[in-house]
Amino acid sequence: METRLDLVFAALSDPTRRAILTMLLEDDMAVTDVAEPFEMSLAAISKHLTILSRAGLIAQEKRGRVKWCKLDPGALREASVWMQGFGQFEPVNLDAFERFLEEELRDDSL
Amino acid sequence: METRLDLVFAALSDPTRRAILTMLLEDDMAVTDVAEPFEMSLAAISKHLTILSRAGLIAQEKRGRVKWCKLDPGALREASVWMQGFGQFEPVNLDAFERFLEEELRDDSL
DNA sequence: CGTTTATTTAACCGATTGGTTGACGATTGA
DNA sequence: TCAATCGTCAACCAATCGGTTAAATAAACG
Repeated sequence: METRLDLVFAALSDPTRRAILTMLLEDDMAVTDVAEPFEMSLAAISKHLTILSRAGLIAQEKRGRVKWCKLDPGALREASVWMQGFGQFEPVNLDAFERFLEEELRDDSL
Repeated sequence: METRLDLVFAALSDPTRRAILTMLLEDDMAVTDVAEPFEMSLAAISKHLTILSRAGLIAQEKRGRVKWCKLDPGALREASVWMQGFGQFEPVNLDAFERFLEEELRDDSL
């Protein structure tokens, strides 16, 4: 069973996809415009966008023949919350912390 | 060129490796003990540990014939910082966590 | 010493990844 | 209407991934 977290971290592990997210931070963009600065085919970028979309990191909306991509930081926040468990919390109360995270994430996803 | 961030996110994208990190949050562990709860070979776990180690998420130290694994949250923090750029995520709310703990304790005592 | 324990390495496997090209459907504009 | 534009899909490819088993190395035990 592939969890949301799997998809998010896998999506983030590719530098092209991280670059796309950074671009979208400035503004929503059409697929063709997202592809422009990269030295790879439009089809490849289209695949990257699908991966970002399935991970919940972006949302895509088609208007006319143009598909607009916008950042959707919900899933990213989810991953961020998971990661902050390390570094901030020392050995104590790990089980409790995990339960706490689950509750937080459940609330966010609604 | 594979950056540190690539390695960290790729490492985190596997649920087995995230589970290992969670275990190491509680305590340092030998490779064999890390492998124990998983339904896969020791060799497979050894590979996962190598990936975590290359990503800088754990450190391994050999004492005698035993190799100890400990969490090394440096790289994780690095990735966490990268993610903060997207959306102004409040860091995990420690106060909320403490309230959660209190509630749990109250429930247990009933 | 020989044996058991701890861990890695090597060879292998099928599935997935990140890219390509070319064809395709849908929308727009002259 | 017809050509250009936007984007996806299908087929293909080499490389990597996550797992296996078996053998190899190294240290500790009796």
